[in-house]
Amino acid sequence: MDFVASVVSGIATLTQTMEDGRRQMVGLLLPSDFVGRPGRDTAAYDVVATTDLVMCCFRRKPFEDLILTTPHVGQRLLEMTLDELDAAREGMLLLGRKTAREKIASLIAILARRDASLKQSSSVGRVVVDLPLTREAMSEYLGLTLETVSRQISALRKEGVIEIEGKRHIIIPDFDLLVEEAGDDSDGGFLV
Amino acid sequence: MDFVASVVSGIATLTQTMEDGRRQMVGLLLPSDFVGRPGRDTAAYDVVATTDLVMCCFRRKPFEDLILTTPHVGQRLLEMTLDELDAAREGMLLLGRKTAREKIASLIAILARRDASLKQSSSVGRVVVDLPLTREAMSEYLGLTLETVSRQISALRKEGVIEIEGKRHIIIPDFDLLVEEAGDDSDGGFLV
DNA sequence: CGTCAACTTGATGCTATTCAACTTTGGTGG
DNA sequence: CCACCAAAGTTGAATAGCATCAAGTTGACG
Repeated sequence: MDFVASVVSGIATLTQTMEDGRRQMVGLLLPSDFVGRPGRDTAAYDVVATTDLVMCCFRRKPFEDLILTTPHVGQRLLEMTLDELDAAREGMLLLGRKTAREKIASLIAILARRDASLKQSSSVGRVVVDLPLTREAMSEYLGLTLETVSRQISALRKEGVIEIEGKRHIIIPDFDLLVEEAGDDSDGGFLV
Repeated sequence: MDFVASVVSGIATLTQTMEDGRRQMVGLLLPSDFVGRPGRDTAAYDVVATTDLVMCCFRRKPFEDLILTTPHVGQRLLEMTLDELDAAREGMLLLGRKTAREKIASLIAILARRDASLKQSSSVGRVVVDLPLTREAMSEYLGLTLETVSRQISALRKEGVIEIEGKRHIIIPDFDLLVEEAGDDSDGGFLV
């Protein structure tokens, strides 16, 4: 990688792959997210667009110079990196300790919140989201198989936690209920 | 938290807890690691010393000023944060896709490498490590129960991948074999 | 020598995986 | 326009792997 970039529109995923093909998503790149690693020139992850994607790219060298000469850019980048670190650690809790059902509920809640913050709408009461990921991509994010993802989505639907139109369009009648199913603190103390 | 710190000697853990008590370790703080979050004043994690611990602490406000006035300090901090991010993502792969056996092998390999890099010895062939964690702490790191940790350590011992003296002293006759059991690339392409 | 925390081991149960068949959806060309 | 096809998703049955519950064992320390 000899450039860094910022996502303008669309969605991409950051994935790590083992020798035998097992895959784990380690980051979800949504609009406003930063991609790339100043100070290192090899990329340890696969970046894959899951929708049409527009990124704003910068050559890495000039960008690194910019950081050194403009303290505020460096500081902003540090802040964003710390946010990504928080997200990764949230992911560790999800992967290590949550049940399949909680994982699905968590993912839907994350996507709904990100979507709401982009549109500057609020995520309380009745909320609507379009899943930008296939069941397989969700399974890679959640450390599950795609069958388990499908089953748990069906279970949440049958119990009225979510409603589904088509395959990807989700209606959340009561966002707090979903958050409760996710096993998170009710306040949902979120950082981004 | 109104201070940040650097670990001088000893070992601490960074842990996240769910309402019902489930715990997931999200970071292992070894000598030279940085603790704290400039720019944010609430700590989302529990920091727990697992051995006698010496840390070098700084008040947060003056430290934040230092970052702004001294670009190189900020840049170094960004680098360290990016390394932590890599470690967290490595953790996501471990938690999401590795088997219990692979998780144990991975943890022992990580500890052996960190130990070797501190002592500036190399981690090839015959390697010796003292586990600085209880079985319970290991289970919190690996997203397992302590019983599973114990069983998998016994299994690795029975198969000759490791030898054990006492409860914590581990001898690794062939480090490459251990790395293979961990499911990582054979080159062990490591970043720290 | 008794006590306690750390650890080990066994038996059983449950959750998520695996393998397999089937359904739905959106796109393509006759 | 619709028949066909591939990709995505659903559902079922059987199984594997880890969790849970329950005894034990070991070793350090007073």
